[in-house]
Amino acid sequence: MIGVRAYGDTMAGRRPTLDDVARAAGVHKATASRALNPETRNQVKFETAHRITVAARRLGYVPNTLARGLRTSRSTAVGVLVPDLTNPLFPPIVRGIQDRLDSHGYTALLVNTDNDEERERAQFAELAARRVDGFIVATARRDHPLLAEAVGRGTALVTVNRTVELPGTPAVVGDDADGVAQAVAHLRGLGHTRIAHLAGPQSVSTGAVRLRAFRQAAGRARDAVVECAAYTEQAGRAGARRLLLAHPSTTAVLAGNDLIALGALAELAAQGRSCPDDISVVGFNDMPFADRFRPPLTTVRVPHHEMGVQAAELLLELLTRPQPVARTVVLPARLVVRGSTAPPPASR
Amino acid sequence: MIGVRAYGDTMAGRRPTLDDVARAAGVHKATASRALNPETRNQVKFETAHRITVAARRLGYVPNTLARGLRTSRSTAVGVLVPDLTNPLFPPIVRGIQDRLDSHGYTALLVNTDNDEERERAQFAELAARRVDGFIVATARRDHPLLAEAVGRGTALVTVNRTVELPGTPAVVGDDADGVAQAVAHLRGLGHTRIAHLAGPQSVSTGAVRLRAFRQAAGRARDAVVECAAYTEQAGRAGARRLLLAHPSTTAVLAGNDLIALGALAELAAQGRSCPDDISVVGFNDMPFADRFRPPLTTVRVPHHEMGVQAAELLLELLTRPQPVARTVVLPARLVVRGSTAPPPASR
DNA sequence: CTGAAAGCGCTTACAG
DNA sequence: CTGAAAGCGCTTACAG
Repeated sequence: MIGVRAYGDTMAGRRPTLDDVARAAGVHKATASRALNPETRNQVKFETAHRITVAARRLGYVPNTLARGLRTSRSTAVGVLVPDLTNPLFPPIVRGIQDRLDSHGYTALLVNTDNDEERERAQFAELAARRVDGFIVATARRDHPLLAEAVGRGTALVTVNRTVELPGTPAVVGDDADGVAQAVAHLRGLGHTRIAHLAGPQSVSTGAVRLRAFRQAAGRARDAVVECAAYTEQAGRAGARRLLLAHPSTTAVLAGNDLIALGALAELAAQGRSCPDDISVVGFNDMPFADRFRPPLTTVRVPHHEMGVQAAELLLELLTRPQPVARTVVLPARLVVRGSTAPPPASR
Repeated sequence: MIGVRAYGDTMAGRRPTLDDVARAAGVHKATASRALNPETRNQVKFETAHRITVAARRLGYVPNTLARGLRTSRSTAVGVLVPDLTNPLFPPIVRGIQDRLDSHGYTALLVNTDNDEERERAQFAELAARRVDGFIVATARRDHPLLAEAVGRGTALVTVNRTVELPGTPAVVGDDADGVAQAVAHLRGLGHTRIAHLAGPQSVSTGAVRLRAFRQAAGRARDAVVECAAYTEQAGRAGARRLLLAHPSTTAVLAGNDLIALGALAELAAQGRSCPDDISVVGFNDMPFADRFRPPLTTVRVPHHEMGVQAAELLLELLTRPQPVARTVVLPARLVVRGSTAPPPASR
């Protein structure tokens, strides 16, 4: 290609290399390397190291992480797979990941899969080409061939928010079962007896776990359940329509997540039913600004930033510990009661 | 270090290299390189190329982008600086950037600065160490020494959403002035005469441009202005408090952005003033779910995803065109009228 | 404590 | 059309 400008070549000339620094300090580049690396700095005489450091600063030396990675077979980069960054659930998780990774000198390579298996494969291959040291996966389905292959190859991988059904794969999740139990107890406490669940997709662990927990909490009685095709407003609205058709006397809905709840709210409004006067709605996740919605959403809060932090932590362990122990970290969930829940119409 | 596992070393053995592929196909690795690179594939005999491709697939060969980058001095990676990914303004911009970058084989390295100058410098250095080919900057202040230095060094850099006062720095921005004009015209049309502006920080181009446009649109009459310390709910609430103290008869507020508007809404509620009955509020950006707020927010929509796309496009041009032309792309803004604006109390 | 050498996995003039 | 060689910028056993 012609006329291609890379970061390195500026009018000021090329970037200084380790060899430049070494020459400026009158030493061999091997010595300069040792002096500039905190872990080997003690291998060189204090005075020499100092001289090298000064030269490096004076020249504006910036080490080349790519070259180092090539030599050491470690990129200190981590691939992060999310369905879609614009889903408000993910930014806090990603920030948690970045914050922890940063403090260890690692960088996240963030990629959106849009719930598209082919796209996910392409993105995964791209990350592999960039030689990421491991993966943090927020796109896991319960049955996930791509992840199974990767784990089979010995790839370092942890899932976050969701799990994959592969024994020994570390994961960080919220305590969904407990969150669901709190939500159902809250509705029961308000007097609701006809509680329905707008379940998330059952191909995904969160959808399955929350549904199971709902069935358990609701008991045999009247556990109306409709599965939504996706964790989206649109799917939530469609699910709500089906639900209200099949079970018109429902007085409370536990939604698979906040977006589904938002969809349900929209459908209720369209049908002229009031929330919470006619029907109560509970969400899941406590997405940003859920308290500013109309009505303010009662929902189950999961500590998303902390989930990201813990996921990064698990992966870092996998990468640096001799005998890493695969474990699942479960973070507490807490019901946040706001304006979208109230006693059922009959009891008021 | 001991026990460190890199992506490459799995129980299945090390990853195949180009040399492995070449050997499997019975050719020299230079030939394999040419065959596998679309741009040089025509330099090798069709049959040979085919044989090499097959061998590569069979071995599960994944090219090493780091090694290639070291050789070519191009990482095909781009640094992206945002203040904070959890600010709802940024995910759509970042996705736009990623979407465009992806389709050109580039990857975004995303970094949060938290509006902290020192942190920004550290992150910037980290990106430089990873030899990004250029930067897309959403953190620009009007006076921004770090960016000035980088541009001075010849670094490829474009700003998005905001501009830096450095001649010749490409930028993608929304048409803020027009957006403000539309908002003020809307309020005027409703009968408001006492319109105030909760301005964003004046150290940032958007804050300055919107304020200037407000002054121009509002004319000399009663242009009450309070500058908020940041684009946050908290700063918006504090600003609203000061504003209502100094100008209690205000009937409409144009907020510097949606978060400031949200802060103003909170302060109004706390003071027992109703929006829009007592005071109208207009936001800026049309952040996700602004239509679900209480009240649904009248606001100026800026095409954030498209801003990201265009910013990536500009940077790509900078990186691949022989004689790139620095230009500023201005994207249209459009007022979206919802429930937070109404005629002033007197006129009803 | 420091240096000389090899090599990580590629690409690309240069020959043939 | 293909090969042999050099080199991108580092790190790290191995000598001394």
